[in-house]
Amino acid sequence: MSKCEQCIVRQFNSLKALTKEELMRVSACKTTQIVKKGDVLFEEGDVLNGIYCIRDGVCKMTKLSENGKDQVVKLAFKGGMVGQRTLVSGEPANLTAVAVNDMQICFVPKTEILQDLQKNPNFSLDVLKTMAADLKNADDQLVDMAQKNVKQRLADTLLYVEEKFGTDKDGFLFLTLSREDYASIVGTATESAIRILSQFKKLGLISTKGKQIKLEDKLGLQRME
Amino acid sequence: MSKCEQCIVRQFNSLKALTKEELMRVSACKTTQIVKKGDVLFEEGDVLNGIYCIRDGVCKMTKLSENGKDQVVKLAFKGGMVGQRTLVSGEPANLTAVAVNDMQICFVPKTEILQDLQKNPNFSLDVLKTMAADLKNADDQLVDMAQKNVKQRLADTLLYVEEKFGTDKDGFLFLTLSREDYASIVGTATESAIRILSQFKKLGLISTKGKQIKLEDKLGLQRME
DNA sequence: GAAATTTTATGATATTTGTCATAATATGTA
DNA sequence: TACATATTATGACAAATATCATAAAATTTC
Repeated sequence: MSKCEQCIVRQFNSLKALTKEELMRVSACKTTQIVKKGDVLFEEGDVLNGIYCIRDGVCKMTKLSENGKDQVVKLAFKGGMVGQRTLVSGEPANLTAVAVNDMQICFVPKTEILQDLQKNPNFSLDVLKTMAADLKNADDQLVDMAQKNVKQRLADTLLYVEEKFGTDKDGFLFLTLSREDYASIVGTATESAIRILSQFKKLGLISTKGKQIKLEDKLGLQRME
Repeated sequence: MSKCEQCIVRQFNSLKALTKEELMRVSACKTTQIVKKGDVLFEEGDVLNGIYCIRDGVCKMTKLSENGKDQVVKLAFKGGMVGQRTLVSGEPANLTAVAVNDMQICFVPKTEILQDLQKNPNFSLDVLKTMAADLKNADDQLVDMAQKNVKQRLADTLLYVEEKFGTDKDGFLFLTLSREDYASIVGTATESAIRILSQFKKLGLISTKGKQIKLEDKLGLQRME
């Protein structure tokens, strides 16, 4: 099994703040798993016994609303840590994590991490910073959700997906999401998301091939905002 | 000037995790100020040199959206700390803080708090917990904003205001917010907020006297959700 | 206390978005 | 390959919400 000390992924998250010894202990007790597209890492209400470090792949963090629809709150990907908030609060998970494509993740038991959190101020400060960034993000998202219309939010999402996950050789968004996923990120009905994407296509802002999407006019999309 | 060691307010926030000595140092360098209704504590983009501990009163934390409207992200009140996220991230403030009624606040310089954050793991863990709770809150809010309609969100807000701030002797909400404030919390046009409040009144869910609001049928309001 | 200003209220109308229905296309599976 | 299933697409219509206009009431200011 691969070792955390040699894993580049940790440079992108708080684990980089651990000392070599701490890291070796983490490495010794971690388990690596493969998660297939569509698989559930954990569900809202689950008690997590540790945190996940994403080595590869993408998962959506969703919450079931009272009207029965899932809302995507965040996409977590390579380098990201999932379950951090829950670990700190000690509560059951507030969100459900579902793999959007095949993933490789490492699971680190709670006890191990909590120990480091207590003993290594650099580590806890880094976690604090991550959480602060998440919080800023969530606030910004809230404002967008409240003040922008669906068209603007969808344009934002497309730009975000290209920025974060890039494109394949043909220029299509590397991360392929279903229209339903887009709707669930944007917070709208699936039909509305589909309709607006069709509109974008007619306006030459994007082109599509099946569920694949290519951004053709990023400035135009930005101007939607 | 009053002393932190004797201040009950700190029981409600992370300062409770400080040792007696730390608290005395904080107490020695803090300043207390009176902020009048409508006054601005700080604005989006300001560099904060410390954090505020609210001894009394309420402030709204808002963010200007691109369409020029303010969105209230959070209400901070007695016992709350404001500026925590910014302190940790080291960035300029992401939100504007405006007093909703007369406030009494204590300002603690950045250097002092950062020191304690480094040295006292109990304190930093407590801050971490607060931030985790804020994050959960923000996520939940996001889902509500995306999935509930304006009527439901307004009903939620009314119930929240009564729950958090209580009522006066006549049963009116103790915290008086303008219709514009309500709109800006709910994320809708002021006219829409006013219209729905009128509707609630006709349905006997609330009664009003000027800008004062009394909840008459909390179950009915909950059923909106 | 009266005038000026702000806030609340309501109507009319346009725009946005959701819902239901149905078809076309794509994708997975035996 | 062909069938079954899921996803995407689009129309028709209903509901929710925004916008603009104007009036009434409340609050502030002089």
